[in-house]
Amino acid sequence: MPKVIVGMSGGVDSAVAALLLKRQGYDVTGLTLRTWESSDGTESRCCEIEDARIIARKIGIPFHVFNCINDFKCKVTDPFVEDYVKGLTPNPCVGCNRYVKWEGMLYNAKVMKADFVATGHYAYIVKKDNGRYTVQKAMHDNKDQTYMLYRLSQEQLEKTLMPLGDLSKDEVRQIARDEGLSVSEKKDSQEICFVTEGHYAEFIEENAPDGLLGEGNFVDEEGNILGRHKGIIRYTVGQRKGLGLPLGYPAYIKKIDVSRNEIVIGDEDSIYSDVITCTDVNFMSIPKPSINEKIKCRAKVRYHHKAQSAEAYLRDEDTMVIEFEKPVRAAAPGQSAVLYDEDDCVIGGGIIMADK
RNA sequence: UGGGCUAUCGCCAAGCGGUAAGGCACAGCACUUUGACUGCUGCAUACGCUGGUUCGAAUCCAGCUAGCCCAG
Repeated sequence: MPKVIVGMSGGVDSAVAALLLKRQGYDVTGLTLRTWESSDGTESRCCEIEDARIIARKIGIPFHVFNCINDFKCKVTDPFVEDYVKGLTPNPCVGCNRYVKWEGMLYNAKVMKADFVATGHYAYIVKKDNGRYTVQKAMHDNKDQTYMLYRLSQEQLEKTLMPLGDLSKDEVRQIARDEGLSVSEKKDSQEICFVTEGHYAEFIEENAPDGLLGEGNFVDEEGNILGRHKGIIRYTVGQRKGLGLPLGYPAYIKKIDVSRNEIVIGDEDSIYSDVITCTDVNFMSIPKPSINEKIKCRAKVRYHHKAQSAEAYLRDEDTMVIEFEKPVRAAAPGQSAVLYDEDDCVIGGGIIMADK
């Protein structure tokens, strides 16, 4: 029987993924990647090791822990801090999946001579007619996690199983309940796993090298000063709350200008853009296209975003231009833009750039 | 110093004698494997101060105080 390593976070989803694979007859081994340990000794919420261990015992599968703390720092938290300092809004989960989780899981699969790795992501792994692997939108839109997976490589996808694609969260919880898993009612994870209670700014301040920019001005599109901001790391494009600007209409962040340490404010209409540019692109369902080759698609500009009709093309080797049929709201530099085809499969994606 | 105008929640602002709209900001909750967005709820026993008229005033009257504008 095929052997599979299941990445277990300690949550319901990965627990049920392991359970289902075992029922399907796989030789299942649980693996938790230790990615983080905060100063007070608590685990990251992405890897609650003891919960995972209990689940594995309950399901009756071998369980291992693999230390990735160093990789996680190099590949996830350090870049996270650097990006914020540069005025970007990074999405750590995207890089973590490719460079930490899958790297770690596949390494262990190799060592343990397993055939596959598996996770509790809500998505389908699909092999297209052209022989390429990709991920396809989960059955239920509200839990679809393909956005977070667009950076995975062909080699990674080829060896991956995702058993939860056609389940809803309620169904997953029910399966866990029926099996008597203690985590069946555990709250969904949320917020950045290595940051507590949304205090990401403090995290950056503690970990930023030096020369972190402090306060600066909020300005309007003409450059008029509207107020003071508390440091660019505390803001993101499209943000409304926390600006403290009583302008009479809802004010949003349109742009973060690191060179001037200024934040440009505009009204709701001003934060829409019909063209965005991405760097650091990855293609999944298709090989890397040639320069200027048009790709009809629908694109998401953030995790919870309805994919919008667009046309994309490579402008040069590593920058992709995405032209939307209708302008999209608040495309934040540092976030990912992910392209989907007519079957809701991920074509590819990239990191949104600050400059056009 | 004369003349005029204005003073209502942190900001803007309705109200024009009948018992304090709304917007922004802010707070809480919900939502969420990123940052955001969004939704819901909350937010002036009180209308610059002191008196007066009235059954009843933020609304009328007087004085005071402050700010703005025009004269000097």
